[in-house]
Amino acid sequence: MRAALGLAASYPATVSAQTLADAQGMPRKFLEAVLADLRRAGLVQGVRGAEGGYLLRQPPDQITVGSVLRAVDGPLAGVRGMRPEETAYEGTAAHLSELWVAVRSAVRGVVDEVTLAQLVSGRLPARVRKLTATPDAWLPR
Amino acid sequence: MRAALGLAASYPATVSAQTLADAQGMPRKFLEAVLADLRRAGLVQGVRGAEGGYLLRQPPDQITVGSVLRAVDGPLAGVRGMRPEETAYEGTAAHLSELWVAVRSAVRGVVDEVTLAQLVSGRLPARVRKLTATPDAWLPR
DNA sequence: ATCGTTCCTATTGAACAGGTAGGGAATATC
DNA sequence: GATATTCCCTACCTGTTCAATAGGAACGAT
Repeated sequence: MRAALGLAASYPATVSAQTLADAQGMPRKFLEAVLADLRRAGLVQGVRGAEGGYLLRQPPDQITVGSVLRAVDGPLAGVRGMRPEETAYEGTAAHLSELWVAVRSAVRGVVDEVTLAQLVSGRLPARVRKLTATPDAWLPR
Repeated sequence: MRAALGLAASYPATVSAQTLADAQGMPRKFLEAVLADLRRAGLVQGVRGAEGGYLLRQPPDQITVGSVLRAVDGPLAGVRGMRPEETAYEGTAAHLSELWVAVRSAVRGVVDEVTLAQLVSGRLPARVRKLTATPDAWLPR
């Protein structure tokens, strides 16, 4: 996410991995591995050579947080290695799949509605800001 | 979750680990490890001896899915080993913490609202059922 | 030709998930 | 009191993932 946000802030200019790494205080080589994931997912384009770097392939207001997370972490919600709708349970646990689907749906409601542009500017959608509004949301539990 | 649901369905009778394991098709020893977590969290009570077993310490309609998940998996939403509100980011990534808190809040909205009793009966709260209602919710993405 | 880049492959170390194994401690029933 | 049942404790194993490290080949602007 930090890599994607760095690129979003400079869009459409290219940014080198080194610059990005320095800005976020992380190893360049580690960042390169993440950027490779983003590139393979088609979110980012690499430009080789001096004055090269990386840039987003779409404007920051058209890339969702969800697509970034899926690019690097795979499917959002996994249950014992399976996707929620692939799970099946016996007897008293029969309705568990519905629960997992509901959880995934709730997560999607956040990450698929927030764009990189919104996150850089801090202007999150009203529905999302509502989730962070109650003081309870910031407390452990 | 399967262990908790098995106990909820038989509440307030005790159920042996072996019975529970057979019903859900999982190794008894593995199940015992899970039940130990639930016991240490105060959700479950063990009764030793012949005719012993495990039982919930509260009625199934007073135990939430969230408390079960936290008992065995620890905090619901972790970001690089930290809780969402403990994260801090530099520069363009500054607003990331709000995103993580929103995600956790969305998850809590499901797991802290659903009880074991509801899950056994399949009667999930309206707000939760709404999340599973759209056909999209059951599709990968 | 040279320098700054991306890009590829391989490796490490620590932590975790899921599962295995043996045996001690408690208790109901006979 | 013996016995069977069951919880409970400690330790171990194996594979996978996460985060990071390392070296160097391919590429492109100057």
